Amino acid sequence: MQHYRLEAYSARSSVGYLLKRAHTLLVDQLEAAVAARGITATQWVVLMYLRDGLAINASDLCVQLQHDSGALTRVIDQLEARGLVQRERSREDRRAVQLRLTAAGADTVTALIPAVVDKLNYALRDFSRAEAAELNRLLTKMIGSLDGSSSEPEQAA
Amino acid sequence: MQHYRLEAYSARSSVGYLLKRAHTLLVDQLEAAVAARGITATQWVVLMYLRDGLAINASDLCVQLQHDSGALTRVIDQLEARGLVQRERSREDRRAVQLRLTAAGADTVTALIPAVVDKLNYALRDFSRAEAAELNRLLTKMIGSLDGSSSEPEQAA
DNA sequence: GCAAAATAACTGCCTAAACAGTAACTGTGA
DNA sequence: TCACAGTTACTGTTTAGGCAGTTATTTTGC
Repeated sequence: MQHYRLEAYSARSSVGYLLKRAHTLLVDQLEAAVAARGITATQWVVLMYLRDGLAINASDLCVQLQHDSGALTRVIDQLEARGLVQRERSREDRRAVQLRLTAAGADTVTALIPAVVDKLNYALRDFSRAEAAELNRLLTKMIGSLDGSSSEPEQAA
Repeated sequence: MQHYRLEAYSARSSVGYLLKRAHTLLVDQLEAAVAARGITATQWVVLMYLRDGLAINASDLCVQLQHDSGALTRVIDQLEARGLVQRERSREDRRAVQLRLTAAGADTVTALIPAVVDKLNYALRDFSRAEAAELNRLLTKMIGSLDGSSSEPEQAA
């Protein structure tokens, strides 16, 4: 299905711009919510993943958040320096470093969740349940089309 | 309408992550398309806006692309250095600098459009016309909810 | 008509992510 | 068993955007 045409193509209101704008506005909301405890949106996401057991390693976080490994090391450095996260060398695999929330880290997450949930709901306040679900579905679909696409569009017919 | 709940909130598959992922994957596609002429995705967008007359100034571009003014100056520096764009002080308003595509700039745009259109269509290849329109609508709606929202959710009830 | 505010473009600085390595350790195949 | 590829975490460097401040010019208000 051809959505864009050669002759009519214009940069105006491309889906790329919309994605960027929506993302930055949403991140701004998140930043505002977590600024109360002096942490950033990136740090927040890492704390949440650790709290929910979605990741226990830096490499877990890299894969799941699609975040640069080097950058992540420094995010964890900051969280450790602030006493929110603890590093411990793994016994089974001595390359790996296990990450755990400290009591202060868990406390920070608990304290901030209401504000975060508030902001997220605010962003979607005019969305019906169906619309929110549809947005999720369409974004997921697009990601699926592009992610690790083994069949790169060498000549996307 | 409450989409996220306090008790059930988890970082997993939040709309924020989906937006980020979709955006970066799409930008990667665009980068791949324009790399043939050695330009970046950001430079491409600027060239397109100039070609289509959507902007004639740096300040136009700032507003429309929501891009930092300082960063934009440097993007234009690069394009000028490569002979793709020309700067000329405006006569009516001597603060402003008019931007114009050079012949080489117009040529570059023309040469790259097929590849760009190809990649965009590739990203949406599994989308029906209705789905693509709906994605646009929902993103626009969300942006509208957050953009310059005078009524910041101090206490987003 | 003139001081003050606003605007356009730019510069320098800071931060954070991407990128390109490196060192330590583990798994694998001959 | 032992070279070698792969993995984990990390460091140094580059890059690009965000922010603050500057200069030149225009607009506004009294």
